[in-house]
Parts: sequence; C-alpha cells; structure tokens
Amino acid sequence: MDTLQLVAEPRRREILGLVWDGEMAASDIASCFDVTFGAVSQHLSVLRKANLVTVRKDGNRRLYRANQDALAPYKGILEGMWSDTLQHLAETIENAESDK
Amino acid sequence: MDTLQLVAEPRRREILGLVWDGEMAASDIASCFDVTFGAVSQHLSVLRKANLVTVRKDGNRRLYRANQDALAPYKGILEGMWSDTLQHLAETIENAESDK
DNA sequence: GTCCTATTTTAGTGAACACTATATCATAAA
DNA sequence: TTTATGATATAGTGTTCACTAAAATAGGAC
Repeated sequence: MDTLQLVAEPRRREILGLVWDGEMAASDIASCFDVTFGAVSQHLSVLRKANLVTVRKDGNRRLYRANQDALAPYKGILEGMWSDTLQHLAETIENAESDK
Repeated sequence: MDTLQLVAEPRRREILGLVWDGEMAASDIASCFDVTFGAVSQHLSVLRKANLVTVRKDGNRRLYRANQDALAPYKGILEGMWSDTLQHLAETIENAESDK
C-alpha cells in the first residue's frame, strides 16, 4: 500500500493528528479511541514501517511522533481535515488535561 | 467514503490523471486499463457522485473531465504521483496518438 | 421499426484490511 | 525471581470494495 492510501485511512489520520505536534505514548493514543489497544498498535506498526512516525523508547513505554518530513506533502490536507472536524484539537486538549 | 479516500484509490488516481487536462470519453478512459469497461464506469460513477469529475453528453458518448476546483487541495499530491510513475504522461500521449 | 455502439446498473465473487481476542515479549517494581 | 504493566505479534472474523459478467438503458445509423 502506498503512502497516500496509508494516510487516507481515517483512524491513521486521527492518530497522526495526535502525534503531530509532539510525542505520545501508545497507551495514551489508544485511550483516545473506542478500539482495542492492539488495533491501535497495528496502525502504529503500519505507520512505523512506512516511516511516517518515529518511536522512542522510554522505559516501558514507546513514544510516537509524526515524521513531519515524510508527511510534508500531506500536511495541508491532513490539517484541513483536522480543523474541519475539530477532533484533532479536542483530542489533544483532552489528552493534555488528563496529563495534569 | 470521504474525498481523500476516494482520491487515494490507485485506479481512480490514474483516471483523474487522464481527465485532468481535458475531457475524455468513458470508452477511451477504459481502454487505458486492463479492467472491464464496467469497472471503469463504476469508478467514474463514484467520482461523479463525489463531484470530482464533470460529465458532458456528446451524442452516444459521455465526456468526463476532472473538477479541478474540487480537487484543488489534492492537486499537488496527485501531480507528484503522476510524475513519479510517468504513467500519466505516457497514457495521455498514447491517447492523443490514437485520436489522430 | 431493427441493429449497433456507448454507457450504466445489478448481482455475485474474491481479496484486502480493520478489528477482536489471545499469546508472546520486554521492562519495571515488589 | 515473581508480578504487573506496556507493547507487539499472531490467528481468526466480518465488512468493505474493486472487480467480472451479464442485463438494462440510451442514442445514432440503417
């Protein structure tokens, strides 16, 4: 599957939105969605293999972050969709709150 | 299915490439691919319903053309992929030849 | 009208893939 | 070393969807 198709998938789009501005643990990402941890981990695996996210180990946890260089061509479209739904903002705020 | 996913599908991407610069009959579009006429017609139907192409009747034939306004946000990405594969150019030239 | 071509539509098939559940692996804490 | 937590990998399921084949629709030529 090519990059455009990978990015087009709605769940992955949302995940990319979450890790766009900064890194985020897999468990925190998963808690934003109504699917199992495993499902999110699979999406992260796909994004990782396509070099669309980077991972950093922090003890037990894996911190993910969008690879903005690789995603540069899609940035405009992704941002457009995040702002359309306002979900990106809502979710990042929600996450920031729960981190306090 | 949203616009990004519609556009991401490889066959539809190629079809959009063919009708990007000018209108083209459904049969001519279909003859560029190794799938049945019906399959291409279905893709055209999807693109039509999403308002990504416009149709004009010319007697028996239906002439399709990309709706560049609606596709504007995706133009850069699509053009990048067409130039990558060179298929877009090859196919449009091939088609122009057969029209002579 | 009857043919022929261009196109759409419908029914059915196969494959891709997002998901669940479970097993496995790795790190941290006891 | 055991126990718990965070994460990945695997097996199996259901749905979506691109495709084929065939039927239906429409326009032009005769």
